[in-house]
Amino acid sequence: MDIKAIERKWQQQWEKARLNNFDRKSDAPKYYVLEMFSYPSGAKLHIGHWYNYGPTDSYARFKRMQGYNVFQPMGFDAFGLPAENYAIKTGVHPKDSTEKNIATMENQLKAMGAMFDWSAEIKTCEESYYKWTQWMFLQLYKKGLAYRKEAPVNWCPSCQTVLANEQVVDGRCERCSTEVVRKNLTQWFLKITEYAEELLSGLDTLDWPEKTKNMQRNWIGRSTGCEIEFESERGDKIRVYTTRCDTVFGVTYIVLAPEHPLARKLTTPEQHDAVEAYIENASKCTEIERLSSTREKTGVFTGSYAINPVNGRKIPVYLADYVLATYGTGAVMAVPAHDERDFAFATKYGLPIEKVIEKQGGETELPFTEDGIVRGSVEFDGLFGEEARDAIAAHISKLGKGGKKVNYRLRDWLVSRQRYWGAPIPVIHCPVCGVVPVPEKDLPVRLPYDVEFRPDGKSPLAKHEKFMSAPCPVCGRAARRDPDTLDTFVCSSWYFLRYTDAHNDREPFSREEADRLMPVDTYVGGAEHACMHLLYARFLVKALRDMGYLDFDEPFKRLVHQGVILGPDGNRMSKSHGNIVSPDEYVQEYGADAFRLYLMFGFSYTEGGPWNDDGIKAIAKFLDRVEKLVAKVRDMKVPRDAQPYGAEEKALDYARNFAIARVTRDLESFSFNTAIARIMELVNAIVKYDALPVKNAALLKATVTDLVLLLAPCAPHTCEELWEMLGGKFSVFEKKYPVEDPAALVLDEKEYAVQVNSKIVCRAMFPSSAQNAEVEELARVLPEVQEKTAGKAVKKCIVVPGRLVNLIVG
RNA sequence: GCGGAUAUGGCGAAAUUGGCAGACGCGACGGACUUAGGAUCCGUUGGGCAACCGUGCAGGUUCAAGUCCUGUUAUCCGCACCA
Repeated sequence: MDIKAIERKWQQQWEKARLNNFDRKSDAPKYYVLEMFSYPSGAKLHIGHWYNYGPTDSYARFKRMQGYNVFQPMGFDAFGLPAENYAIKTGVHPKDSTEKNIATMENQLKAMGAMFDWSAEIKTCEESYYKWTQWMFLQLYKKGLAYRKEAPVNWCPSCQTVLANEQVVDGRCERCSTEVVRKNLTQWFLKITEYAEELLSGLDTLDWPEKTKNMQRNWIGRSTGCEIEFESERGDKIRVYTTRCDTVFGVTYIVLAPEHPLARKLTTPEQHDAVEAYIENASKCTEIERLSSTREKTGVFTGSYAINPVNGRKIPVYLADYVLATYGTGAVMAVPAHDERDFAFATKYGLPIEKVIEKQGGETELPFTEDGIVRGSVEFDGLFGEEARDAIAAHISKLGKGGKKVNYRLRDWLVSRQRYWGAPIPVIHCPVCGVVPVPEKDLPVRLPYDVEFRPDGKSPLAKHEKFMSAPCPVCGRAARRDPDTLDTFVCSSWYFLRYTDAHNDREPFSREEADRLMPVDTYVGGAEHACMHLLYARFLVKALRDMGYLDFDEPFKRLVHQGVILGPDGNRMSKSHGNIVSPDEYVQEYGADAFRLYLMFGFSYTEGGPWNDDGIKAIAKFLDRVEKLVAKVRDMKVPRDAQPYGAEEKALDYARNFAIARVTRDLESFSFNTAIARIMELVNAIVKYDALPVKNAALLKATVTDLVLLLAPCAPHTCEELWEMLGGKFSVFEKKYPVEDPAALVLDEKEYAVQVNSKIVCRAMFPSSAQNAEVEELARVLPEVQEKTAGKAVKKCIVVPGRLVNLIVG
C-alpha cells in the first residue's frame, strides 16, 4: 500500500464529507472528547503531542462508532511568554511568529488523521476570542470576584513579571528557574478562595485520577482550627489561628509575621531599631531563603506583651519570619512544648517551655506534637485530643474571644502580568472616578501591534502612549488604561466553553450550546496542570454558573493524564540533554497510522516511559498482515450451501467475540496496549484458521470484517482503505462498532488448573456446566491426582469455577 | 521532613482484582523458501540436568499472594515553617 497516498485520500474525503464535524442536527447522545490544546511554541509537533492526541483521537473515533455524536475540537493557547521572549531575542513579533507556528501545526495536526472538528477552532490571541476573555474578567469584577490590592507578590527578575503562587516552583520561576523575589505591588486578583469549599467538595463527584484530586485537595488545604483573640497591654487585639487550641494553656509567647499590620504599632521605642532592621531584612530575603525549613529560625522582640485570655498570663510578642503573613491571621500563639518550630525558637531565645499535654501511657518527650491528655489546664485536665479542642474552643467562644474557624491554604489568583503578549486587562484608571471597567460595548480592548516589548520591569504597554490614553468611560476626563495583561491561564480557563459556540459574536457562548455539549465527557492532558489550569477552569465554571451563564457545576467529568515519553536515555526530552526524538521521520517512513499504533501499543498510556523504536517495524508488519487477510477474503466466494461449523469454527468465533469484548473494554479504559494485543491475537487466530484445508468462508469473511471495524479507531486511514477493499460503503466510521455475541463466548469445556495441596499437578478440560462437586469428582479420578493422593484423605476442596480446583490432602 | 506512586524475563509490557505469573510484541535461537542477503512463513524462548526456584528486599496472613498486612530499600512525583 502506498501509505502516503492513502492518508491523503482519506483525509480529503473526511474533510469533504465533514465527517469530523460535530453534527448539530443529530439526535444521538453527545460525547465531548477534549485534549488540552497546545501552545504553539515550536513550529512542529513533538512526540508528546502525538502521544496525547493520537490515542485520544482513537478513543473519540471509538465512541463515535459506538453511536455517539462526538465533539472533538482543537485550538491554540496562543498567548504567552515564550513567543514574547523569542521576540526579545530575535526581533520577530510575537503575533507573526505565533501565527506562523499555528499554520504549521495545523497542517501537522491534520496529517495525523485525527477527527478534530476544525470548524470550531479557536486561537486565544485572536480578537474574537480575547474580547470574551476580557468580558469574563468584567463579569468577575461586577460580581466582586476580581479585585485589586497591594500585596507582596512573587516577582521573577528575569521574566520581569509577577507570577501566581502556582507558578513558583521551589522558590523559582516555573519558566526560567530564576529565584523569585517578593515585591509589593498593586495587582489584580481573582477570588478563587471564595470557592475553596466547593472546589474541595466537588472533587468527590469527579472521575479523575485519585492522585490529581489529592493534589488539589492538598493545594486547597482545608484545616479546621480555632481563632483566639489575645489583647496587648495597650488594648490592641491580636487574633491568632491555631489547630491546637487544646494547648492554649501552654502558650508562652506570641509571634507575628514581619508584615503583620500591628508589627510596628506594638513595637516599643527601645525595640524600634531592632524591629525595623528585622523587617527590612525579612523583606529582602528571596523566597528560597525564606522557604527553607531547615534554616535557623530568627526573630525579634517587639517590647510589648499580651494577655492570654484563658489564664490571664502576660506573654511577650515577637516578630519572626517563620510565620506567614498570608495564612490564617498572620499571627500564631507559640506553644513550644507541643510544636517543633516554637520549640526551636523558644530554645534559641530562652523563652519558657511549658508542658500541657501528656502522652497517653508513655513518657512525654518534648516537643510532643501528637494528641495527648490535657494537663495544667484547670477544668479541661484529663480531656484528650479532639474532645479537648472542642471543649476549649467552646470555652473561648463563650469568653467572646474567638472560636472554631476553617482555614484554607489556597490563595487568591493573581492575574496581572507585566507583559505584552496577552489579553489587556479591560480597565481604565481615572484620576477622579478611580478604577472604571471598560464598557462591554467597547470590547475588545485591542492589543496594539507596534510595541517595544523589551522588558524593564514595567509593562510594555505602559510605554505605548496611544494605547494608554483613553477617556474615562464615566466622566470623560483623560485617563489611563491598565497597562497589564491577563495571565494566560485566564484564557485557557474557558476555551472548552468557547468551542461549543466558537463563532458567536454576541456572547462568549450561548447558554443553550454550552449546556448541551458540556461538561466535557473525557478530558485528556498532562498531569502538570493539576493545580493550575484544572483548578482555575473549575473555578471559572462555578463562577459563571453563579452568574447565571451556565447550568452545571464541573467542566470535566472524566480526566485522564497521558504519561510522559522520555528520551531514549530515560531523561525528559530537552535540547540540553540532546535527546529529542522527532516523530517526523517515523511518520514519513511508516505512516501516521503505524506511528499512532506504536505509541498505543508500546507504552502503558498513563505511564509513558523512555522512547525506543524497537517495535515500530513490527507494527508496520502487523498492518501488512491485516491487509493480506483482507485481500484474501475480498474475492473469496461464499457458497450458497451450508457452511461447516465444527470445533475450529467455534474456536474462531470465540476468538472473534472475545476480541470484541476485550477491545471494547480496554479502549474504554484507555488501555490501548492491551486492546491492540487482543486485536493481534485475533489476527493470529484468523491466520491459523485460514491455514485449514476446509473453511467456513462466511464466518471467515465476517470475522475479517469485524477485525477491520475493531481496528478502525486505532488505524483510521488504513482501515478506511481496507473497508473500501471489502466493498464497504464510506465511511467505516459511520458503521457500528462490533458488539460481542455472549452465546459465542460460552464454551462447552473449560481448562482447569488442578492442584493438590496448592501445587499444580496437571491441567484438565471439564464441562463448563459442571458444578463444584462434580469438578471435585472429575479432578479426583485424574491419574495425576490419584498418584499424589493415594492412600490419603481429601480434607478440603476449593473450586474456582472455570479456573482452578485445589484438593487439600493430609 | 510529610504525602503519594512505582519496582515483574535480555527489552516494552500483561495478569478477569486473592486463583495456572510472564498475555501481546521486540530481541534471540532453530527451521522452511532462497546462489546469497533481504522479505515472508513455521517452531522454541523466565532460570535450573532435575526435584524445584522465580514478581526490589525481610517477615506475616491464607488452601492459594505480583495482588492483602508489617517493616525496609531504590526511583519518580507532589507538598514543604500552613501554626
